[in-house]
Amino acid sequence: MKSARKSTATKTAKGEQTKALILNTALEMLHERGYENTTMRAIAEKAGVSLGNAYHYFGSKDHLIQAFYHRVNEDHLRASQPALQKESSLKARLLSVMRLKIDTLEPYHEFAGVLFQTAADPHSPLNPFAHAAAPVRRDSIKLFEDLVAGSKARIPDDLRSELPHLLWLYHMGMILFWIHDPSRKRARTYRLIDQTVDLLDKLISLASNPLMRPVRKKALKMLLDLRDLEAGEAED
Amino acid sequence: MKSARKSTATKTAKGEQTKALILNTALEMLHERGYENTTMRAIAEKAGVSLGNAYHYFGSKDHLIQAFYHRVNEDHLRASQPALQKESSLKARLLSVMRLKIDTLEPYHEFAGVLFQTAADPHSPLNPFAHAAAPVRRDSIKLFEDLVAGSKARIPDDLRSELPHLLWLYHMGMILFWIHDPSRKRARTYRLIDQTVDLLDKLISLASNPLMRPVRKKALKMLLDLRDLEAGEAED
DNA sequence: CAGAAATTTTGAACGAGTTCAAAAAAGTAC
DNA sequence: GTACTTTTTTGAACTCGTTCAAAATTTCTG
Repeated sequence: MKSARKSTATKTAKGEQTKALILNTALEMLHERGYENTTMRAIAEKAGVSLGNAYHYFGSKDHLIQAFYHRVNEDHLRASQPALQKESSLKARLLSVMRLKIDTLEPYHEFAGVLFQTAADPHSPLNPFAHAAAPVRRDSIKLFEDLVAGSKARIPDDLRSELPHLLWLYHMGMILFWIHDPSRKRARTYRLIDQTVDLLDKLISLASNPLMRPVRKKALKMLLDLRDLEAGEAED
Repeated sequence: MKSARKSTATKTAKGEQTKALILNTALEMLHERGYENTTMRAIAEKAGVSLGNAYHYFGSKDHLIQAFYHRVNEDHLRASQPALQKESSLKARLLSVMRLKIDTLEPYHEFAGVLFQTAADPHSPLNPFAHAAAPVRRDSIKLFEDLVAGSKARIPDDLRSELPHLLWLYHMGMILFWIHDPSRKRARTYRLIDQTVDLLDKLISLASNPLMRPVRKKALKMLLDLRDLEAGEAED
C-alpha cells in the first residue's frame, strides 16, 4: 500500500475491453481463492495480459478491491429493489435492506476482512471520516438515501437529511460484526440486525418528537462536525 | 501481512538483550522516520543484527507495531496517574485521561494511521471484536477499569462492569477522529473530546437512573453479545 | 495511405516482508 | 573439559506489490 496512483481512464474501445477483462478475472479469482491467493501476477496471467498492463488500468491492488466493493454494492442495490418497492415503513425497508446486504456479502465472507482493513486506511474512500466525494462511497450511501426518501415516516428535515449517512455508518458496523461472526449461517449477525433495526426505529421516532428538537439539533451539529474532516487545514 | 507467527519467547539473557535492542531500535526509527521508511532491513542494520534475527524475535512487522502500541500505552498510563490521583468525579477523570491520550499520541500522528489499519485486521488484538484475551488489549482496557473503579460516581453494577469496555471503545473512536484531524494543534479533536465527555457523563447519569433499569439491562445484554465473538463456533 | 501522436502492452527490475536451512554460540550434563 | 542439546544468528532466496522505459499497436491528421 505504497502508492496512490489512480486507475487510468481508458481512451479506446480496446482499452475498455482489456480493463473489463482484467476486472472480471480479478473478481472471479477473489471469489474463488480469497485475497491472499489472488496476486496481481495471477490475475494478469489468467487474464492473458502482462503484469504491467494490469497496473496500467488499476493503479494498485486496492483499486481492484474498491472495484469489488462497487460490484457487490450494485448487486445489493439490485437485490433491494423489490423490497423497497413493496415496503413503505422505514423499519421494514431497513430490515430488508440490511438482511439482503448480508446475503449479498456472504459468498465473500472469508476474505471480507481485508475490505475493512483498506477501509481503515485514512486514504480509503470507504473510510467513514475521509473525503466523501469518492464515488464508491457515494454509491453505497445512495441506497440509504433511497431507503429514507421512499419511506412514509414523518421525520424532521434536519434528521432526514442526515439519516442516510447515519444508516450507512450503522451498516458498516453491522458488516464489521458479520466479518467476525463465527456462528452457524451467521445467525448472530441476523439476530443482531433484527434487534438493532428495532432499536433504531424506536430511536428515530423518539428523536423526531418535537420536544427533542434542541437535543437533536445539537447532536446533529456534532455529527456534521465529525463528518467530512477533509475540508479545512487551518481551523484553530 | 501474510504470516501470523508469534514472537518467540527468549530463552536466554543474551536473547532477552537482543530482543530489547531490536525493539528499542524499531520504536526509535518508527518515531523518527515514520512507518513506511522503517523497514525491517533498516531496523536490523541499525541494531547491528541480521534481518533473520529480527524475525526470530518478532514474527512480523505487525508485532513491532503492537509493541509500539504497548509502549505508548504504558506512557499514557504513567502520565494519567497524577490526574487519577487528584480527580474524583468520573467526568473529570475521563476528560484528563482522554486529553492525555492525545498528548501522548501526538508525536506519532503521521504514522498512526497504520495502527488503525492493523487494528481493523480481524486477527489483530486491537480489533474491538476479536479475542479479548490478547495482552495488548487487556492492558489498554485496564486504564479504564482504574478510571471507573476510582470514581465516586454512583453507577449501577451492571453498567459499572461494562463501562470500561465502553469507554475503551469510545477512546478508540476518538483516536480514529484524531488520525484524520487536520486542524492546527489538533484543536478539533480536543474540542470533540470536551463535548463528548460532557455528553457521556450526562448519558451515564441518565442510564443510572433506576427508571432506566429495564432499558439499560436490555442494552447491556446486547453489548455483551457484541463483544467477545471468539467464544463459540456453533451457536445457531 | 504515410507519418505523427496517443494509447496500450510488455518485460525487466526494485524494494520490502517473509521464510528457512544451516552455521555459530551458548548452555548443559557427565 | 568434552560431547550433547538448545538457542541465537546468519545470509541467501522467494514472493508479491509496484514502477518505468521502451516496444508494439492503434488512432488521428493531412
